[in-house]
Amino acid sequence: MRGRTVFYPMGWDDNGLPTERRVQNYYGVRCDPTLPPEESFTPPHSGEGGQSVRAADQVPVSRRTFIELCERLTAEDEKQFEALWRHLGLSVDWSHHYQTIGTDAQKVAQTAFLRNLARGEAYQAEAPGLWDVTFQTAVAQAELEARDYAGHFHRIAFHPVHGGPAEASDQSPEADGNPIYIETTRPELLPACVALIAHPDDERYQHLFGTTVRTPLLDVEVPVLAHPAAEPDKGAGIAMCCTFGDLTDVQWWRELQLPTRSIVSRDGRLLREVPEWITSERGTGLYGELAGRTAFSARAALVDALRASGDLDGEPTPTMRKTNFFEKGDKPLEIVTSRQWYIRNGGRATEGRDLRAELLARGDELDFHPDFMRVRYQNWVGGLNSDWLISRQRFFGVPIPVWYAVDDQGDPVYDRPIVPAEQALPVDPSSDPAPGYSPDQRGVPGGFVGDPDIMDTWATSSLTPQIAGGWLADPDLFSRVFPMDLRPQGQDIIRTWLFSTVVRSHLEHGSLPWAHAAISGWILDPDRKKMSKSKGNVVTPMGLLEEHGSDAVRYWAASARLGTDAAFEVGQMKIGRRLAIKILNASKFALSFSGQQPVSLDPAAVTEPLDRAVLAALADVVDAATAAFEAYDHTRALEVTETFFWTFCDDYLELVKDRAYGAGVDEGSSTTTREAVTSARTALALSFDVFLRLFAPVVPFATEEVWSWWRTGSVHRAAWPTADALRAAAGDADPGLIRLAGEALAALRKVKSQAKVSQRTEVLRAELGVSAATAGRIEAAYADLRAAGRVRELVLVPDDVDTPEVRSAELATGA
RNA sequence: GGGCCCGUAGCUCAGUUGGUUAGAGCGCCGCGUUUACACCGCGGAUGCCGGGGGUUCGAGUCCCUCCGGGCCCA
Repeated sequence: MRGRTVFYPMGWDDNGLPTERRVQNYYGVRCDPTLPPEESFTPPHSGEGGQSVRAADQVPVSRRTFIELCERLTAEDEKQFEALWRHLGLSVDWSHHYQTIGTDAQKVAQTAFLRNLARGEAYQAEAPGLWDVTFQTAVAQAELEARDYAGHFHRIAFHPVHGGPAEASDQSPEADGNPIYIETTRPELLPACVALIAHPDDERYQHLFGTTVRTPLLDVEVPVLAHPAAEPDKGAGIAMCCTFGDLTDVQWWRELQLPTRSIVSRDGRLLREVPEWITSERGTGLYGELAGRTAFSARAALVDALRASGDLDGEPTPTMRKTNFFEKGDKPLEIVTSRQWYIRNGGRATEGRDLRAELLARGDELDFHPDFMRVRYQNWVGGLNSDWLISRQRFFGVPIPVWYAVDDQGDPVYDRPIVPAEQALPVDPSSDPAPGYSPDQRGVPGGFVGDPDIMDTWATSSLTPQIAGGWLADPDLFSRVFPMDLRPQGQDIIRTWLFSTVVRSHLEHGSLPWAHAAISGWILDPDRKKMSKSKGNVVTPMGLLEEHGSDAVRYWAASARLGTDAAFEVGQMKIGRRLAIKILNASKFALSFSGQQPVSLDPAAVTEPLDRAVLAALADVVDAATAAFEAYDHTRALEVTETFFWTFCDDYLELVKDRAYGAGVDEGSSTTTREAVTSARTALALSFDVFLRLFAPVVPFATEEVWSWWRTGSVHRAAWPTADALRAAAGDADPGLIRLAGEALAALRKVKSQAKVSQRTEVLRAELGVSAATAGRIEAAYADLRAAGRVRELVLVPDDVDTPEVRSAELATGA
């Protein structure tokens, strides 16, 4: 409507864990990548009722079959989504739609990754990282969610070591002197303890720094160390550092160069073999009882043992603490050491480059709407403490496009990955052989193995401007659409989608991916709670669209300003529906006077003061609505248009109704001329020509319907109205006359309303008190006022009033 | 503990750079079947602008503080 062609693609972020989980439930299967591909496979289950299929009852299928089922279901789901968005009337260009699992997206994601790798921006590292034991995959910092989690503080005794290690194992703990007590919520990690740590300024522990203590029951000697991250007022003020209980443990481990003594395996159970660092007889015996148990069950067993040995001081006391969860998971995250792929994002220092500062500068460069959302970006980038972990030990996603040579001992050589040529992309290292190798060399000494991991879905969706804009496939298109103008998205994914897209664009193109970011809030349920499947308060859109109509649902949605949450409100939808119907009815009236003749839009035909005044007032509305849209304030744009539209219908339309009908013209009335009739009809048509365009973005269906009655083409491709044309037609008209005349009409209505008679009742004579300043102006609408009020004799009396008031009125009686 | 947003009529929210008696819609009360519209119209009532303090001739608006709610990060 502003004379530009908009590039508006739609994409489905179909790859990733949510799809996998949905496929597991929908078909009752789970992926077991060790299985060979099935010849043919019929899922045991098909349909939404799959929630009842317990994880243990899901049928294991091969990776290939599992991915095929994912593709089948996403294709189905995406048909539904497209139908929904079309029903809603989104002006998406469907010829540009894409999927993050699609071939083009895979090619883009793998190409961008390999270029990151070549520039040293992608790397792999064996490091402790967040691990979800349910999904058995690594997760990134951005996917963390801190939740309240109930636990118990256990007060546990550690024993000073006075002599050498040889002496220790012979001596009973009680003989060691005063024990040191720590408090922990995770006693089962005791076998992974590598140190006790207190704050360097903590007076209570000064004498212990540099000494050695022995873990109870397990008899492992660990140092007592000082570190500022220890919190003196938390628990006993001295903590046991385990590898790894939480992210502070990782920090201590790294900064104090502590040994790695991991005991939690990837399935969340304690290692099945006794760790080498546990050597005492009772230590190995106790660990044997814990081996293979879940963290939960190991905790109970260990606490029993501590209680029995007297190393548990008092009973565990309940506590509520924040624990890190995977946002899609329901068990606390463990920290597991594994080999993973990372992309630099400023979270860790980089030699010779301050990437964090560069990305903060990009945040300053980006126009956020509303502006305060920029703070979320700044806080997130400033608080990053690791690079971006992109590898996932899952199945439905873009494969990491590398292979590893296998040495003579049969071990993969990880530090020199084999990469494909860009022209060969996309590749699947799990089925494609490495370049220069034959398929039968897979997994054998002297051969190769494919990297089994896939990329996290954000590693692909962070490239949506490149995918949609034809980065690799259509350089001409890409040069015209990139960097893009606008990213519309929700406030909850600033740290993921927005930030990661900025990272990729900055690394690959040295620019922002877009100039503006429009950040929306959430739809909340009627009680202003976040909708979630587990709470069962989710409202899906299609039913709403069918019940209330798309225009009505859009009207409600448009009432939410950027950056603010909106409660789900059926009432607002009903008002939207009423507005759409009002537009239809009022248009029908305004456009009904020309018979078979084309509706006149000749501005010169608007001659009556009231008609010119309505165009002048409408010009102000156009200015206000345009300015609001330009400031990303669609709600205000709608509000100013809607408010004036109701005034227009209730007052102006009623005032000119008789004149537009041509009442009195045929009888040769002295007050109603043919020119005056044409003036009203033309002003009505000109007004609706503008109203329809102003409402088109929010109420697309009703406006398009009316447009089809008297115009060609689509209102959505019509030019946005300008105030200039209206002002030219209005001339020197008084835009305030609409309000004044409306107030005078209201005064006449009030008399009838208070007399409890019909508004059609004729008034034989009325005296209307008006302020001296406005008397002359109201005079300009005198005839219309008389007609609309059904007043036979109307006398304007100068009076000391703000708004017109009826001084006396004589109502006709009877009919 | 740090940061951000919010607290205005019964409900949902507007209130522009501080400036006359604080607004809208819904709901509520009363009324009217009127030929664009009963999926309608007309009229009416409704507020310690979260509390307290300060700046100012003047504060819903600026500053401080407290209380309450939400989100993000520790």
